[in-house]
Amino acid sequence: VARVCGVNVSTVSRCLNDKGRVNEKTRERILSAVASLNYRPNRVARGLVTGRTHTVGLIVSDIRNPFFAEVARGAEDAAYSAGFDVVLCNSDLRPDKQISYIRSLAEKGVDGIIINYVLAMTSEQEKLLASYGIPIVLLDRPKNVTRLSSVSIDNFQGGFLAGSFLLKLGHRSLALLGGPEDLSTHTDRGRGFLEAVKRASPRVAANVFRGSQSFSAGYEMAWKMLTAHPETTAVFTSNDVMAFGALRALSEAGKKVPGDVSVIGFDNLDLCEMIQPPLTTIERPKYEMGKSAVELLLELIEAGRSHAPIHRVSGVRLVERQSTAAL
Amino acid sequence: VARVCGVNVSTVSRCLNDKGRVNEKTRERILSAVASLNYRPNRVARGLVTGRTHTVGLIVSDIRNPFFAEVARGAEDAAYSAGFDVVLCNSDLRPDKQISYIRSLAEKGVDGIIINYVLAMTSEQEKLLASYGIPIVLLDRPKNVTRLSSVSIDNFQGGFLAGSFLLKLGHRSLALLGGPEDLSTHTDRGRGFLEAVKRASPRVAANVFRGSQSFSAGYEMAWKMLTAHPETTAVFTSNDVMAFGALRALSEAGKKVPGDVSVIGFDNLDLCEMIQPPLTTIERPKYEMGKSAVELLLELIEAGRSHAPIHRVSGVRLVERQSTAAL
DNA sequence: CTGAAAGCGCTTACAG
DNA sequence: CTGAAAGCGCTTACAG
Repeated sequence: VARVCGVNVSTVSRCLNDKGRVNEKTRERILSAVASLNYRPNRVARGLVTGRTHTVGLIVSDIRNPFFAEVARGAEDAAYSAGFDVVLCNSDLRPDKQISYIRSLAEKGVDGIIINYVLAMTSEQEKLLASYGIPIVLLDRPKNVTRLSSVSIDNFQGGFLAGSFLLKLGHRSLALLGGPEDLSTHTDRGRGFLEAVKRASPRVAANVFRGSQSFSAGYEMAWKMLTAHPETTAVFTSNDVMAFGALRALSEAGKKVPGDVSVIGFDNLDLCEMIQPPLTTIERPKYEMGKSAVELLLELIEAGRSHAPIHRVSGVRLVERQSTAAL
Repeated sequence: VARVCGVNVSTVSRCLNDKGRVNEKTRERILSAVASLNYRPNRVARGLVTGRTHTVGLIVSDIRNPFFAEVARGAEDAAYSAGFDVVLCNSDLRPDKQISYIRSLAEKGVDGIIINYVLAMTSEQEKLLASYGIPIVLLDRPKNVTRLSSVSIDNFQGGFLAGSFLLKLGHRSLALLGGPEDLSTHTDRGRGFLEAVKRASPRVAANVFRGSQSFSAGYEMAWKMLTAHPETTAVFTSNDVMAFGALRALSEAGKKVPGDVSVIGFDNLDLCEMIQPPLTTIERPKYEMGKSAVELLLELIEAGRSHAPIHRVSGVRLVERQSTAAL
């Protein structure tokens, strides 16, 4: 390689990595040779000896979910500034794909992994993850996690905020359109909402519906609600996309939003501002979560092997738009 | 490592990679040792000797753009089935970040790169890209590209389809809300639209507005159009997000869609179905483009160094929803 | 300040 | 069918 400029490879290495003293003149000679030869260091060889690849894995359920796109951008930006690359994996939350990705990432020597794991985790599963001996941070802290670090938000608090807000507006006939039972993110939001209702007054009713976390699930649950409880004046959906579905159903049913019924979602996706009416929602800091996840991961990597797990939880806040109104 | 089972590392290597004959018994011995020792091959060492990392880079402008999220998913799925990883990079279309990413990816030995490069490319820039000696496929074929492969769609045809459709509905006062002048994807769509208008009849007017490719640009251009040409009954925006902005402006102006004015977008994002009214648009196969981009890239990698560039262009089609109506 | 040597964990001809 | 050796392109003590 650049030894063609008269010195030993080790000197070149030291020069390029700023390790140890290097004579000014030989340094200049090396640098100019590097430039003229258009030399590109081989990072994989470097990785082999240093044991660091400056790469992290990001395993999400589906990047097409706008929430994860935001997270991914935050993560990638943070990684970029630290000189790290991020390899993107879509697991669809399927355990087999998750394992397969983790295994593959570990074999490729990534320095750490961020994974969106929301199902309750058995200590067995947790042990498996830990056994790879590579730093891991979880996005959204699942139930029962003790030895893995995580970056999450207070879902309960978010649901509570939504419920309190609707109550303050005077609503007394509420509905919760919730996500799947096994996703703690969704159930926590629902619990927070119901807790707000419970604390309010015994005369307040909140009917609960459950479904998947999609647009069509929101649409279908809204129709069920309309037929079972036509008196409902306010609904909370446990994510924005479900709220969009509910908005569609309400519009088809001839209900005005927010005139007849108020709707509040969760996530604060960009689309909330694009839709008609703009959606009131609970904001969770998506970009920051991604950023904070890689920052935490980098700290863990820096700290080396065994480090006590760290749990960071970001705040949520209500963003009021035009889909909600006083009764 | 697994030499603790009595044989030489080279035998283990051959066994695990199915190269050359291996005795049935020693194979079994090795396999069981691998299992019990929970051995994980080190891919970076492997990469160092084989020169293949089974990794591709994907450089997009911004993963938060739902179009690229779809593309990324298609790309990642295709990569996953082929045993490749994809590292995600967000360039914001900034030349410096693009170069920096390409350089970094090249140093890390990725086997190929997919890059979303839509600005017109000078032969100098093209030479620079080619100089990295690593297979590259472009997303959206820029002007003047000759030696780099690409995966794109017929933007002109898409615009033409949109224009023809509005004309067939009887509209005679049209408007084009176009994107930036320097993005060939947008200008081609505009040219196709105007060509359809030109061929129709001399009595048809189409007013042209230009802006960036965002929601707010669509919103602002729509307002300009409303004041300058209130007689307009049909508008084509060169992407969906701009159409969403236009929809908002029209709604604020008290115009009914599609009663007073028809709107047609471009991309067919998922959100088109969520918005009110659901948006008529030109579909481009996003997921398939991502998939096809990595497939093409893998072919290029397989073929080795110098391979004649290949250009694949996917078809577009009109998806009619409720934002358009006959005059 | 700089060389020479060993080694990172694999694969791959080359002999047996 | 299997070993022994060399080498992938770097970094890192270890001597000078």
